[in-house]
Amino acid sequence: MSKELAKTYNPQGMEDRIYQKWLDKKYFHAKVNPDKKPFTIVIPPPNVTGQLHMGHALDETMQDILIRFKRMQGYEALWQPGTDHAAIATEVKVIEKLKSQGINKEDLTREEFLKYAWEWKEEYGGKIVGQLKKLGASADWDRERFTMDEGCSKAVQEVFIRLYEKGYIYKGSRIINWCPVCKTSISDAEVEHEDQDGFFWHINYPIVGEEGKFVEIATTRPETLLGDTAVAVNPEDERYKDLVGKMLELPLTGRQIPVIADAYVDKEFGTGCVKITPAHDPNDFEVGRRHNLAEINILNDDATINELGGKYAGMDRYEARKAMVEDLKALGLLVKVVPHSHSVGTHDRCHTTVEPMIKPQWFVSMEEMAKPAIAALQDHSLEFVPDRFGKTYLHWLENIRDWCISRQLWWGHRIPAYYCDKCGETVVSKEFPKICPKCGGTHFTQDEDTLDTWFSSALWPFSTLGWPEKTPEMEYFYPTDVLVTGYDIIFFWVIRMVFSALEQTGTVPFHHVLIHGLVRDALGRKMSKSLGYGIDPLEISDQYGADALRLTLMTGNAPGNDMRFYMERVEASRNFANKVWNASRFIMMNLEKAEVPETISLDELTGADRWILSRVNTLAKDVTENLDKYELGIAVQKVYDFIWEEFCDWYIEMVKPRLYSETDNTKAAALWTLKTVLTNALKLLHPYMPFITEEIFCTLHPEEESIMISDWPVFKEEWQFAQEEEEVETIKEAVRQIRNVRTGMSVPPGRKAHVYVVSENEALRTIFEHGKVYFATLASANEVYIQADKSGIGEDAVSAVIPEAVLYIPLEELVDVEKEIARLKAEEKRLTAELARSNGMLSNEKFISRAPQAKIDEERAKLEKYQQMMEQVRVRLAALQ
RNA sequence: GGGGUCUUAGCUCAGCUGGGAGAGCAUCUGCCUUACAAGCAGAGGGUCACAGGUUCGAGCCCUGUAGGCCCCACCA
Repeated sequence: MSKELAKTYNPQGMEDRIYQKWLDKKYFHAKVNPDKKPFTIVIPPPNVTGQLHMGHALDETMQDILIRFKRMQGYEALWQPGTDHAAIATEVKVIEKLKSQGINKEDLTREEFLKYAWEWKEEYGGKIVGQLKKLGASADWDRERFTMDEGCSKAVQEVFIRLYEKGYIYKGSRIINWCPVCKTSISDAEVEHEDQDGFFWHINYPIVGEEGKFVEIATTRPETLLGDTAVAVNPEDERYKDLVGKMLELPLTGRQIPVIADAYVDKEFGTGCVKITPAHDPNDFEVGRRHNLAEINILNDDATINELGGKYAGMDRYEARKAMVEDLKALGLLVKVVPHSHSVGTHDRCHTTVEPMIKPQWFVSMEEMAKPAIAALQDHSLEFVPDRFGKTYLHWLENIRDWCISRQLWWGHRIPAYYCDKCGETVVSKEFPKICPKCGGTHFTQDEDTLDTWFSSALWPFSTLGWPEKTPEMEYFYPTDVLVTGYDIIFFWVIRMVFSALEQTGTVPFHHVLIHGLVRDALGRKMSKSLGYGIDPLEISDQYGADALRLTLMTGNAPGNDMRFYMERVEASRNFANKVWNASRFIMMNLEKAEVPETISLDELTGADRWILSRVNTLAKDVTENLDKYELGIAVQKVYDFIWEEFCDWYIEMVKPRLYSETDNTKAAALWTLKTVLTNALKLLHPYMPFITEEIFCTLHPEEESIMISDWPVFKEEWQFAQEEEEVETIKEAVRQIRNVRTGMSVPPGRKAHVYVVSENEALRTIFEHGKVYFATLASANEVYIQADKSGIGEDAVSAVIPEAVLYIPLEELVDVEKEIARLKAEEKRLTAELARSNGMLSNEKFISRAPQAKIDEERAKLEKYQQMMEQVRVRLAALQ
């Protein structure tokens, strides 16, 4: 053995070293390789503004596990990485940074600003990538992409033009959500609804020509009164039938507005009269269009009242509200103010209350494109894991509205639309147009707006592979296999990728969507840096190792569910890493002392060897099945339990006497088994804990280059030993019983004792004969006698009954007869209950007639077992009393 | 208003297609046994929210109730 493991597990230093080796060896690089089947994942591109948080760490770990698993299985596994330009988020950050340097965006030209933005991207964009690497991400960094790089920009342009030419993209003046702080339109998906306590202001609008008569309306936003162009009532509303068609005097404005009838109005709600402000409310907008009402915009882009607001012009919307309420009160038109809780739309980025406004914007018409996306889920070419998220997806698509894609930002893909300076004709094209097809004009101005950041990320699964070019990568790696992401961006991203891919490439972009939940803090709060309770994954990684962090994120959590992250869990994971480390160290120490055969005949293995080999064989099968079903948490739990309990606590302990013996002729078999089982277990663990498994594997196998390119363990028929599994279970149960009895009698561990195993069954005696060696180390036995009857055993021996035998441990002076009787009585009670249950089931005619035969047989076997045990317990009791 | 989800040991959570309730942490007892005290051995602790139903059999399937969380939604 050329190398040795360090005395203690210390991830610091080790992980960086190993990662660098992987990079140098280009293991992460995937090539088009017709000899292999491809397996592809595209990373949800983190924002260039981003700092890695626990959510990324979870997302990244899950993808890395799947990629490493498939790579070991022999797939050409591509994990396509990259980053997102994150239009608004980045622009806001750049503006902030400039402000701190005393520079205002308003004072810059577009080109100047973009220069700063790109500088920002260069400076911070690589940061998050570096952080992903720290966690072990085996992404193909040679293929790293950026949503605004040349290729992705080309794809964006291509899609825009195609959709425009197809009539799916249009420009129109419609009501959109406006953020007065970011000063841009945002899509419906970006609006977060918050319930806020507000008021209902009841206001009287005087009826023209009817002195002293009013129409009472109720509003939550009195300032919008300035833009009212009608009051609506329900056409069926008897109360107001006569009002329809009359004119009202709009207070504070001197304007007159009509009373109209529209079915939109709910008779039961409020006063049954609704003020209609088409320019500042989506519903009113619709009503207004139906009735040809004027649309009066009363707001500036920063949500101050504009020049149409008369004396209120220049006031902030809330200031104006206050002033107007005062004025209405003074005029005696304010009827009452009623507290009212209602939902307010806010911008998800800055939480400013959005203002509905009419603006010329670009939209994607969704109706037609939603259809194939819905069909894809229904025909299972697209599946969510867990599948309940498919419902969320469907519901959104079935109620989809047109997508506002233009943003009044500079950072992003500029809309490829040009307007003729002479006639205003719109030309959408890749290049700056030369001649206006309508008037022959030669001067054009490009649209000032950029595209929603999600417009480009919607193309990510194929734009990163070279689309629209027919690249070999597109041919080979596309469509991708699985997308891993949080449930919070199904609407923003997943859905838009699906319909974009179906429209542009004719296929789903991925077959499965693996959804995970949010990582919360120990108290269940959303981790938030601004609120001071975020935990930095990198700090955890530095302190405990990326392996421990990754394991923590993958255990005790079901797909799609939120999880809590706290330090005790990380420590438990780190402890497991330490366990793996030390077990490996122990095994290698022993391997060093003796010659280990490369291969061995299975005939040379002892029962224990066969048992653990069989167990790791089954484990490989189970884990593979779980991983194939994306049950990542269940899979790793099995590996964890196997390594710690079966392998370390049982097998290694069982094998020690053979290792320490100079003469044992099964020593080579033991060493071979230790090495083989450890190797397989390490491989199964590798996707989860890549660093520690690599370090141990390479030390254990100096001839191998890396565990990450080794073969994934597959189930082998010849490694299946059902008989030995059963036998070892019997031995384990006997050992547990002896330990239990000894503890119950407070026997110090140093005190060795004889053990008598009594069974009339010869076959069983043979099993114990084989297993007797383990009683010494595992159960503090010095002599073990296997016999058919009780001869030679004194009545002062403590006993324990297991299904296969009765165990006697003579403890002479330590035996407390009272205690012993109490123990046996407890056992008798337990068995009585078991017998009742078993008898109950078997005497149930319906059970016998309807349950599967296997179940019935199983139950009969149990009954028999309990009966035998009960008999033995009673014999013991009778002897003692 | 619609939909989803949760309620399992003191805490945080697993429990895959229905077939005798699990883990980690915490608690108690005993051990520094030459891989590991970041460890070993043992123990205690649950009417699986409640009420019905389906079934030979329900933590798991169905219905309802209570409470928590989340998402969607144009009721001014």
